[in-house]
Amino acid sequence: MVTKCRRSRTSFTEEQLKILVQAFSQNPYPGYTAKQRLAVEINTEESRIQIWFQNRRARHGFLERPKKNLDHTSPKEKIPDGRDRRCRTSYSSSQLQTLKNAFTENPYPGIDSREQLAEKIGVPESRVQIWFQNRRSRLRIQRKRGLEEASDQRQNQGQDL
DNA sequence: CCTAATCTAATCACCCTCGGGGTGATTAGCTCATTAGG
Repeated sequence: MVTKCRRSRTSFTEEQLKILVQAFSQNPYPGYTAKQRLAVEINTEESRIQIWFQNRRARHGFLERPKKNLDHTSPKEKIPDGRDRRCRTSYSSSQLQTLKNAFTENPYPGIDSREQLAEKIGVPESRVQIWFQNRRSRLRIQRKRGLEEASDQRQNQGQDL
């Protein structure tokens, strides 16, 4: 078996889907505790719930208004959940070192590598995935900023002369 | 095919500590992102 790139597709049962769809119609932006509750209820991981809601919002656009025109109830019902987030993960310096080393070797680890890494540093795989996303993103920004500064310097030099 | 998984870019939230950088978490993606597995 070669190292796998993607997580294998999870297939939800009709029963699970029914519960998810129901929850989505009530609130397309569930907070962390709501997602966790759902995960327990349908016996899956919270990260799968998160992905499912992301995809559903993208596809269906949550514009399906089940209520026609008489939902002038409470204006703060559809707030995209300001407060209820997952607790920030804090990495120890040795955990960070492990992550950084892995990143240098491969900034796009597949599911197998991520899971290995996750077990090694004792953190959920989903957190490892997020860490790599953020690191890639910030490295790109950093690199772009570096280029801009270099060209700014060139421009300044030109003006000075 | 259908849709879960993945990606980038932008933004929010919180920390540390007094002004703004650092970084984990969340979101959108527009003729509604792309890729790919069952």
